[in-house]
Amino acid sequence: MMTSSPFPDGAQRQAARQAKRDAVLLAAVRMFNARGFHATSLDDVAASLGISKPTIYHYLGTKDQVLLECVTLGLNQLLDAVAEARGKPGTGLARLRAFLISYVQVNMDDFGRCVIRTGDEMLSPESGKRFRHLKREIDTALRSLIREAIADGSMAPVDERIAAFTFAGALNWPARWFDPDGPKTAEATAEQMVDLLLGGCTPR
Amino acid sequence: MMTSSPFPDGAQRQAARQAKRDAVLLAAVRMFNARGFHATSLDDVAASLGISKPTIYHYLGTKDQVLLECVTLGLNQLLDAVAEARGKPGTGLARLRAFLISYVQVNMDDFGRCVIRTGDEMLSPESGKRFRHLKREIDTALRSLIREAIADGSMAPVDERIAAFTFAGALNWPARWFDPDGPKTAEATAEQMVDLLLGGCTPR
DNA sequence: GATGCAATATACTCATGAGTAGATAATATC
DNA sequence: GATATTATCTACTCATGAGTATATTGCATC
Repeated sequence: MMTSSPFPDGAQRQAARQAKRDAVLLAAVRMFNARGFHATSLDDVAASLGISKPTIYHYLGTKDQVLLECVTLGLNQLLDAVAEARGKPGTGLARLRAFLISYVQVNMDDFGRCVIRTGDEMLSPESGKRFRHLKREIDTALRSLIREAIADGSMAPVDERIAAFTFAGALNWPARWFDPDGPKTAEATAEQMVDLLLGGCTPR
Repeated sequence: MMTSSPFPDGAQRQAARQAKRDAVLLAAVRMFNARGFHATSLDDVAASLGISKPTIYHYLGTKDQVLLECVTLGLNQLLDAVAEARGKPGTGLARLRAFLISYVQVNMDDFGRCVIRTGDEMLSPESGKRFRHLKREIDTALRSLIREAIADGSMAPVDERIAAFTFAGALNWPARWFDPDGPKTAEATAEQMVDLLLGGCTPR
């Protein structure tokens, strides 16, 4: 690591700015998740960082923009998970399984949690539109992974729409109950849930 | 049906009062579900019924009490479903299946939807406590139904906690997406979801 | 060393919406 | 018929919290 001079150059200043922006965003999303969006004021967020409200406006803009940024980050993590699963070898079911496992894990994390806990009515009409659009992308990707698994015979021919909603619902829920400080790791929990979901529970 | 006299007796007045109370509650829960609790003012609810805000206070009390009443109704429907499933004959799995099917259907309806869409942070501390208590009862019942199904061998020996969360999550989600005016009935959708959940989707 | 932009603060404005006070009418009870 | 109770309204109060106007400091560039 380079010792940074007390006279930062452009790139360093840029990076510092970005770091501050990120810190504000993280503080905000954590508070939104802990107390709920409406029960969190920007003054609270600012206070938790020892700064003032206008500073948040300086880095991120209105409360609506802050929330949109949070959910966008979460949804981008999901999009990345789609791409990664798509790149994997193996049957359609194996790829679906890989995606679902990443999906739960994102939902257990700060920004993914926020995606689940945010209803579109909390955002302004325009941001809500953007939010719904991104969510639709994920849903479409999930459905096509299901379709492909059925097509190559690695998955039983179930109703694609119902399966997508059922899987998504089950795997969204940890956003509400999973405790990162609990005994089981996120990964182990994720795998157990996905295997139950795909395998069912009728005795063999 | 008896023709009601223009001079109602005590019982009739009591019934009329109850009917008004119910109407207010229904209007409120529908609006909460459509726009979100925070985006709904009691003035809006009152206006939708052609009455004024103090009338709502007369029948139901504060906004917090209105919401608590809504979720309590929803949770009581779930408690009824538990009792009904418990009374059924058949294997543990059959009883579990019966409960899960009722469970989804409640979640597709006005008050059940509200239970799902309400986070405990939306209620006052005391009401939140009551809310969590009732939810815990349902969770406990679900877990014991699972435990019993495993005990009598009709269900594979899965982790009870994980299964409860997975099932509940999957079956809570319709509160967000199910459209009662859509093509498929609530009952058919419910059965499809539950069968997928219990049976899994690996090819046979 | 003047001028401008970046970062931050203090101290406002202003809308919203929960909850209440108090009036009024109608109905019930004595 | 006098008096209490129920149902309802209009018209407030008051707290909260989003968003802004404006001041200050400091670095950056010319």
